[in-house]
Amino acid sequence: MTTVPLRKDAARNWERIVAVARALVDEGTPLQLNDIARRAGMGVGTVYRHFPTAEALLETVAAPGLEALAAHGEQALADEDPGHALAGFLTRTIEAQVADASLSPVTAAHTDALPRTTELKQTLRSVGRELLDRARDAKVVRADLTSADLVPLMCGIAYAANVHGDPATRVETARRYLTALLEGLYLS
Amino acid sequence: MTTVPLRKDAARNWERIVAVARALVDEGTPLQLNDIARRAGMGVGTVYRHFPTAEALLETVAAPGLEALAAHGEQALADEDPGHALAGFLTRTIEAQVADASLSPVTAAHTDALPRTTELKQTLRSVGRELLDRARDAKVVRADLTSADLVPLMCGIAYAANVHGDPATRVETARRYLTALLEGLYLS
DNA sequence: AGTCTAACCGGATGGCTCATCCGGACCGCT
DNA sequence: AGCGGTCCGGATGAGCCATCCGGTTAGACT
Repeated sequence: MTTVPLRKDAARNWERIVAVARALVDEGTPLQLNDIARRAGMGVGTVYRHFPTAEALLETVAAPGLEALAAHGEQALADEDPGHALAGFLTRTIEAQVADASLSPVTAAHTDALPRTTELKQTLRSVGRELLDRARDAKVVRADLTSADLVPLMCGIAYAANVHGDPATRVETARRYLTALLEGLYLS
Repeated sequence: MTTVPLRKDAARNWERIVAVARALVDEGTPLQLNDIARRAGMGVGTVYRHFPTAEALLETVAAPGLEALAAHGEQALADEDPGHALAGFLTRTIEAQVADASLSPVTAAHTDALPRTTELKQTLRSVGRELLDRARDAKVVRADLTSADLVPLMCGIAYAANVHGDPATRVETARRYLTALLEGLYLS
């Protein structure tokens, strides 16, 4: 993992591109490399060399969020209470995906542009599987739930909260949906 | 609601376009009007006159499924058991959305190209609200669940099942997810 | 400091998809 | 058969994406 030094001007442009992309993501605008070049005041070629595709740029924007999520996941593994640990991890995952618009497309994608993204997603899946296994062994969650269901379900919740409802109450909505999923819509 | 007679050749082309679109939807190919014209062996203008946009065509393809769903919804209203009625309606909704790829984009969309689509979606929302209200009054479902949450949650489940997992077990997966949502992931 | 090389910059450019528009053909009715 | 109105369909232009290459500049080495 030797990071190539990168020339000073190139580094400056890289930062600038990511910053512009971050702003666009925050305001919900889809990333178009040609447009980003214009906004950043540089040539199209510059943008395309740093980020061969819009996905690569999006993943770069999303990286810090994914790193934070992974870090929190590692901490959750230290939690004694299996049910609490899993719920906390899932809550954090949902909140992050809803608060940061760059995350859900990346987590939902089947293929990644950047190797680092694949690593991070792999880590998150591992943590989720570990937490779920513990919770299942402790008989806190239903037995028919496998680790393969975790990602789809989380993406589904995030999708539900993102696509509908105004952005203002979005995080609150997502939390409610997760609670509903965890506890069940039906009272038993 | 007077249907314009439509000339014979025009009607033939209309049918053909919808048939081709249906086939494309079934195999998961996104609808491109230009491409459809080629496959149907007719000019682009013909397709665009019948369907000004790809959404209009998709909604036409989805219409029968929506009609069936609405019809079933009306029946569900006759069910005595509020919990059973709601669960049945939701199950049917999910199964349809997963089995017919034309439905989820239409139900998830905020704006409709065809007035009839808006009507049908409105009907479905009304039925869902009615069923939910009854179930809530009967204390079978959690009180913090409003009718506005129904569509997002259903879309989320369908999304989760559609985006991930192979198409073969898709319906089964969707059913599992719905059950999980209804009963809750956590055992209480 | 001077020079050299490799990397970087950036706009001109071609391919591609989308949607429109209008001249010509065709249908249905008298 | 003739005619009005509708329909057909390809040619066409606009917009977006991604590439490529001549000119420039940063950094290493002497």
